[in-house]
Amino acid sequence: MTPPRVRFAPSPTGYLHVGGARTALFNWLFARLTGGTLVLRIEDTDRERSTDEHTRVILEGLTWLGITWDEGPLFQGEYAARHQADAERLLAEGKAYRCFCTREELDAQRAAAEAAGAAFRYDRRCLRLSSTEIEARVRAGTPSTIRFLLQDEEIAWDDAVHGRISFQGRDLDDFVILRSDHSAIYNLAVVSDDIAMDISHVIRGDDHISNTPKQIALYRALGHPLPVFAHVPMILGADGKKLSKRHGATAVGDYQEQGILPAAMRNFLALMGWSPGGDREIVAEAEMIRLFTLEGIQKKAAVFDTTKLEWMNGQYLSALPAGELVAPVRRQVERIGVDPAGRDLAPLIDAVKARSRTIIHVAEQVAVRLDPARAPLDPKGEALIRKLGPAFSTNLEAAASALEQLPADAWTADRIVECLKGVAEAHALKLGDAMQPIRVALTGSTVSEPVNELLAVVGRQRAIERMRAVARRWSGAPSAA
RNA sequence: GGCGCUAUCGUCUAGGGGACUAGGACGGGGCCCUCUCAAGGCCCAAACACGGGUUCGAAUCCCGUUAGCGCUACCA
Repeated sequence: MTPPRVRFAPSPTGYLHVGGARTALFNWLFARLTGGTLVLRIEDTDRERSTDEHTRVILEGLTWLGITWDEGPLFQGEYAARHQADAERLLAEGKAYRCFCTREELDAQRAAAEAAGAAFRYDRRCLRLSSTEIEARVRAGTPSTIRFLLQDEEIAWDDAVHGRISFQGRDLDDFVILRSDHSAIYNLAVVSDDIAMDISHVIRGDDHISNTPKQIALYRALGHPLPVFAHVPMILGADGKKLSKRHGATAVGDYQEQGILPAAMRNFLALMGWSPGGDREIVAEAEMIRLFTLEGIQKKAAVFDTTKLEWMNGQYLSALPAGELVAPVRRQVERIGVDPAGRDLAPLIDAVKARSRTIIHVAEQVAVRLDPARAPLDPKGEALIRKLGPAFSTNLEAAASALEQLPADAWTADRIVECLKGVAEAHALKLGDAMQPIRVALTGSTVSEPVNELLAVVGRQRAIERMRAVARRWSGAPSAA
């Protein structure tokens, strides 16, 4: 058995959509599982809307996700001559015919059919033209398209995910395959390319199911055996509608920007419409490839749930060694406007990553630990200051004085917690009343990693100075009571 | 309207005639842990769209209904 050849064929008319990315992922998984070849083909035949910028972003998105292709990128626009030749061959063999109807005439026919409550189907008026008439019009330079002559027969296939799907030729239209400017229409271009590129498995979104009978008719007319078709379900927004801009972030790049890890995104996408079986959730790349089957793909559309994506990202974040996060976190920290100078960010990342769901979130916390003065006081922090009243400052001052007794070489989480417990005991304070003011002083919030770790990571001098400054700031503050 | 696809907790899903008192995960609620918040552990609430068949037995097979979605271009 020769290894399969699959393709991912985005059109560069927009960014890499999560649905497209998922389709690419399934093609990739299948190719890697079977030792097959993944061809990347950019379908740029819509000159109006295709841009190089979109192509670049799509390639970048795939690369970011770790989806590698074996051939390409190939550009469909470069095969215009073959498309045209295929259309003309069909025309010569009587499997297609010239149509001189203008857009306006067609629109009028469509409107009339709709008014009559009937389904519009092209009435083949141009099929009845005599050959002399056709020649005359062609000679006169009258623009024409080429329409495929659809046979009234059953068109069915065994879809790898849906099972048998069947259409009747009479329900389909004699569709245009070549425009009047001699460029190919999607269905022809796809079939012509898939044949030329020897594609064995067509794995694509199930919004293409209704194109498939037309394409099968083309395969038959061109005398080529059919590939295996696998139509994967769509990805919907939270409202059950096709995912679109108004649902917020739909481009892969959006998630990259929001601080989602590529491995998490890939894992999450794989689980949209496919299941490795059993209770698996976090699935490593190798495992994913090993377990992948087309039959394991769901028939039902899936709703894109960013909450679960973030949870999954948190899982990957916790599991990833801090060292691997240093570079992306540093970039974000700088973007926030904090200079990490010569600091090793790894320990700071380690302190906060278990509590984070995105890289952005990690970076925000790291930035505050680098420069506590920049932490805004949040409502919880304010509430604590009010609740403790004057004790907020006195407890903070007491802790600062005790911590100051710790020599620089003893500034470790273990020694710090020991010291702080001593402070609480000496002043008869609840541990929380000793700890929380420190947390608020250094982060502006009552939420963070354990206070001793926080202090260790902020650094002795910086921490003590900040604690003193905050203590002074609130020393005269009246309590809410 | 026509054609097609689909239907298990709010969401992602397991299941493929008896193992189902329908399992897991996210999210929600509670408890434990604890200096806070996460993480982690334990527990709770939460679904087979509806109606007919087939069968000793149906979430699972068949038919219908309903609903949702897709396509219905000289877009892809």
